[in-house]
Amino acid sequence: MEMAERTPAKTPRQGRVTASMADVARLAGVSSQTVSRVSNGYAGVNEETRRQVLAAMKELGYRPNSAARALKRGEFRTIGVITFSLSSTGNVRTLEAIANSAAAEGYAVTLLPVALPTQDEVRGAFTRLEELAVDAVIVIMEVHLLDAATIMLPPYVQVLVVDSDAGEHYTVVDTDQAGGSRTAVRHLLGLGHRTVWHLGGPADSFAAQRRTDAWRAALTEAGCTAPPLIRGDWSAESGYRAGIELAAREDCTAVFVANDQMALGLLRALQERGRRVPEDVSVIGFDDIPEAGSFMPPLTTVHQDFAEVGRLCVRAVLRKMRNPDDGARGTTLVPTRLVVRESTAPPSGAR
Amino acid sequence: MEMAERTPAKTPRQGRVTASMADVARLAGVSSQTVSRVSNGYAGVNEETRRQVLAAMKELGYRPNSAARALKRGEFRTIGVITFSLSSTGNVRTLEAIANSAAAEGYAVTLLPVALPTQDEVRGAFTRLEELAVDAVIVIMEVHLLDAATIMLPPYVQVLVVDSDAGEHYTVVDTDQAGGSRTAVRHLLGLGHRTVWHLGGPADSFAAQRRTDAWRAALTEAGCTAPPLIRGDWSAESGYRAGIELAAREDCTAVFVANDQMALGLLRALQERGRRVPEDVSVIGFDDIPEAGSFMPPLTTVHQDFAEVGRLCVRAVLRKMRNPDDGARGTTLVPTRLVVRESTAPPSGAR
DNA sequence: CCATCCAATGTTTACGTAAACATAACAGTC
DNA sequence: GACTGTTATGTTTACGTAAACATTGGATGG
Repeated sequence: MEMAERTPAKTPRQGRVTASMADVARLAGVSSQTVSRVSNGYAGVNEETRRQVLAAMKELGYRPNSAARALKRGEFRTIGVITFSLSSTGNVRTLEAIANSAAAEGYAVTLLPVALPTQDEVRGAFTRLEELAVDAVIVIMEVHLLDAATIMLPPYVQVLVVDSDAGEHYTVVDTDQAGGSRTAVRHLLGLGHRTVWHLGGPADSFAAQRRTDAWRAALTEAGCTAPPLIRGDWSAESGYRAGIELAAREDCTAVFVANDQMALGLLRALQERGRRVPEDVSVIGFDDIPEAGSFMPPLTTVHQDFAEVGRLCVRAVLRKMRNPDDGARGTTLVPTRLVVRESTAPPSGAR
Repeated sequence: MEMAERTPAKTPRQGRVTASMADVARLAGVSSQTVSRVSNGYAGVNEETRRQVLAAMKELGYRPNSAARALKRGEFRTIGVITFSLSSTGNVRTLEAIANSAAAEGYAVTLLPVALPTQDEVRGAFTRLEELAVDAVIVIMEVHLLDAATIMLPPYVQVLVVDSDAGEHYTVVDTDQAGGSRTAVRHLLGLGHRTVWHLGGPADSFAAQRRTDAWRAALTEAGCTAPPLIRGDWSAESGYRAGIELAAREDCTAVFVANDQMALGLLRALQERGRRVPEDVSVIGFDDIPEAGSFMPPLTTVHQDFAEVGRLCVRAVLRKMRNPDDGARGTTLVPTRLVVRESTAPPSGAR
């Protein structure tokens, strides 16, 4: 025999590690189609036959090959999630809820991390997506980073966006940023503060933008003058810097901070500089991270229901998948809830 | 098991939404094998031909079908990550690093959330895994939840565990919990404290267990008597409760807290009860979450390099995949680093 | 000028599954 | 007893890709 033993050079591939339907069928003495029926839980298989097939499966350690299954069915039962880093509480909680809801629907979630929030990076993620086995994509990201990339997407991949304002071109699910901000400002004004300062998030974030806009609008609506805007970058450190600045302003008695991390830094700065919270300055945050109740003092903040956002994402994207012609655009907003703790009080003058 | 409910009923599935290699081949006037070669970047394709194929691909919006590809190649280029909720900073950061490292190696990451840390839930996740398209699994979880479940895994799926002590049966990558704890205790003793109290994590966590053990060992080694152990559940709230308890003990001048969140709550309780930090009590945390530097006072803590843990996970699991016979067990430890901030100082008596 | 080689491309086949179609055995019905 | 339906099972085929093998048309060299 002259069959040269060919070594594949590399990729020492696995040889016959998995049992296929045919193997199970042979052992059980049935056709592979019957194995398929048992595997998929179809009715119309004799109980005795089913038992034999199941026994054979167990003996061989049969595991359906999901690649073949996906190829045959034309779907992967997988949703891709693109997100810029998992550093923000909100993204993580949303992702978690998405994964849980998806699992409940029999879908898996594949993570597509984007290292930097640049268009190049996002485009890279979508390019990787080309290779990936997903039926739909949920993007947790500012949409302006998205536009250049989505055009490369095959049309049957449904896209859904979180944390964005792209209601016209995409289906969007998000927290009601504006409503939450309005509630926060009104709460402070209701306590008797003359006006409310604002420590906003970075300029390139739409979420931050909407919170800032709503803050301004709520003040205007109440006939107050908006103090100058101060910006942070979501980090506690940037909140601290802002706090040092604000501590010097005697006229600042109430601050609406765009997230809880910055509020943490702000609290420290204020109190380091001798401004008591809430006696001298009231502070209100956004997100209601688990630690917010343990700040000093416990932080009054706007609670976001990330779990609900995730649930709605999955529901919406599955609906789109099942009804591709729907083409529904538009935004779904998830309401917020004000959690009043101890960082807000009437201004001392009002006592 | 009575299922009998046939779901399909109708499957209006997609008809020819995707262009296949054959379509591209037809348009470009070549064979589908040539398209395959271009698609996979093989050399030995005439430049002119390649251009035409690429043009045809673009025109048809061709996207390789990863199911077919996976079926042919026998691998999915996907790693599954099983984790109990994404509520802990550590898990999230590790996951993020895993996703990034995997992406760099051309692998995707599929998330398998486990709602509750019970054996049933974990077994459920592994059952779902049966359906899933993954080449390997990384488990971020206590291993005692794992044992009942892994036996169901097909042998060619490599398993790697984080946050566990299962070095004998699994490959484990983890932070050097013991080393970090020892450093923390020694730091406090070095400042002159007579002994160090400990607020530990929940009893069912091996990470917590190891931190507690190392705390006790370091005290013994230094000839100190270990005060009674206090336990929390990782949450800031539980840290607060522990803090109230400790504030009453005049003899408590130094506390090693098993994570930063609990330290946050502890700080609040101590100071609420008039115990100044660090003048009266020194506090040291574990993790070095981004906010730790903004606590009041900024928290001295043990920094964990989660990114490195993630990188090593991916590296180890890929190595196992490429060399299945290796069977390497054992633990890889990632060193920690003490970050000294302002929550630790010599005891007042030592001044 | 023919044998040889090589580069470029085409043809066949198999991966594992499941839909579609086919068959067989048997129970009612008239 | 021929006809119809039902249930349980088998056979064929196609999904899209890529490895293995086959073919073509020069160019090279003796």
